Amino acid sequence: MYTDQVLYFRCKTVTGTLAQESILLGAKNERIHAGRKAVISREELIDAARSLIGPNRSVSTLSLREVARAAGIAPNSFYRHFRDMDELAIALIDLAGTSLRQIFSEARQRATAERSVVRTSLEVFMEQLNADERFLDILLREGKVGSEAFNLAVERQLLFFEAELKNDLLRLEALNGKKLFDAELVARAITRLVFAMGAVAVNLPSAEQSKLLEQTVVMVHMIIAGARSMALDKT
Amino acid sequence: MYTDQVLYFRCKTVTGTLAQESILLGAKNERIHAGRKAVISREELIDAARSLIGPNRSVSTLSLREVARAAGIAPNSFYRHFRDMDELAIALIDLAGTSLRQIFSEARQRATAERSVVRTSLEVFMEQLNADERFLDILLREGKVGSEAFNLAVERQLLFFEAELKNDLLRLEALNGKKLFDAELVARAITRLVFAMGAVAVNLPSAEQSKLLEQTVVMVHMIIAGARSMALDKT
DNA sequence: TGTACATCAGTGAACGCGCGTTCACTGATGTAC
DNA sequence: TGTACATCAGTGAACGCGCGTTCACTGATGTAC
Repeated sequence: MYTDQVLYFRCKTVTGTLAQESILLGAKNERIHAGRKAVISREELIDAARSLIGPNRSVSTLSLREVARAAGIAPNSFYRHFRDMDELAIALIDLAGTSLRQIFSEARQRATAERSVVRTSLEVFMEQLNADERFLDILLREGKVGSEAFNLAVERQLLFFEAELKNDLLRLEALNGKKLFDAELVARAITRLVFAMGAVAVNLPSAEQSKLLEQTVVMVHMIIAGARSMALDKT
Repeated sequence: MYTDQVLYFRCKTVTGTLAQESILLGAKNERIHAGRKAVISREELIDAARSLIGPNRSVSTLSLREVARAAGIAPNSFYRHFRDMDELAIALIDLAGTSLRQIFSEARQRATAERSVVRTSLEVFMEQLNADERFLDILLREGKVGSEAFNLAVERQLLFFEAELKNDLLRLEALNGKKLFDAELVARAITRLVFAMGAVAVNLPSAEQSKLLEQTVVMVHMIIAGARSMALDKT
């Protein structure tokens, strides 16, 4: 009895660990199929999971059976597409991060003056809070919960955000003929702060969200102003 | 059955030694008891829950049965003390917030110069990340998960932090003869940013934590420097 | 072209598990007299 | 003081549930010839 239990949990842990190492959507779908084609795809399962995420549901609270139910397949069919829920969750986190970065990148491309960049980006951010795609929700919610693999997946996406923001900051400051003290740190502070404020805003009514948006705009300007003045002090 | 017995006795002795003074006094214990006295207290149950929280366990992932097991009581005895796990979790969050604010308040009292206040506070913060009490872990982890009531409880504690930090900022800036643009917003930005950075640090090795500590110190100085320069611009 | 075969996505039934919750109970403690 | 009684924290057994996972299977699709 006891041994059975140990074995059971051991197996679970092993598959969990393997899931950490698995990377993305690709592998399975790129494989050549000799036999029957899938009538449901990994993407459809991911969509099913997304449809279940809501104000009080994070990816890590979803059960395999729930997702299968939402996708209209038998629970055991799930295993044809993902090793376990962790693997799906990580694929979903990566998808969310990739999609969001593209959205922000486009937003920043449209704006050129520094002030409008901050504001435009943050407006896009707040828009995404309420978007049907729920990509931002996913990143905000999974950051602190679930397996270590989840946290790593979210952290990786945030690092991408930081890197892209840093590049844009350098570009814009060069454009304005100003200097920042430490663009990397500035990008990091802004990213983390905006996500933290976003996490607060996510469940609030629209009016409160606007207030938080205004606060966040000022905060970001504070950080940039501070980095500029610290750059001057150094010179 | 045999295993259960062993677990029972082991946990009982463990919680016996773990038993410590708790700040939080539940309404239930203040009630006048006409009959038998409790042989286990709300505080012991909270302690049991705390002992279960670890790198990969947040309060909201604990089951009622787990906590009862750790406390050495039968699952149904749990109901003599709390309506459900949510009630325990919220008591725990409040306890964590209250304890932490006291710790920070003491740390800030000790320091007077502004620079050392930032550094001292953040060092205390990082210390708490690794403290056995796990108070900070609790606040960092429960912020984005679990019921709406959880989020509200954490949010309430963060608002307390902001308010106290704002007071200290005003006090210190008066001392230094400087002005901040918007002390409330500064306090908020610092609080949220520090907690966000803390959430990143919480599972990292000590060397990485030190690096994050240094980054955070600079970030906080950036915000303060920015708020000062924006105050000057306004004048 | 038709036929035999291989592939494998999806299935239904079953499993053992830990869970929250309920019930009627026990018996130690405190109280009234 | 002793005795009868009330209170109620803690209990053991039981419940129904949803869960992850397994198994042997079915049958549609694609392929070889």
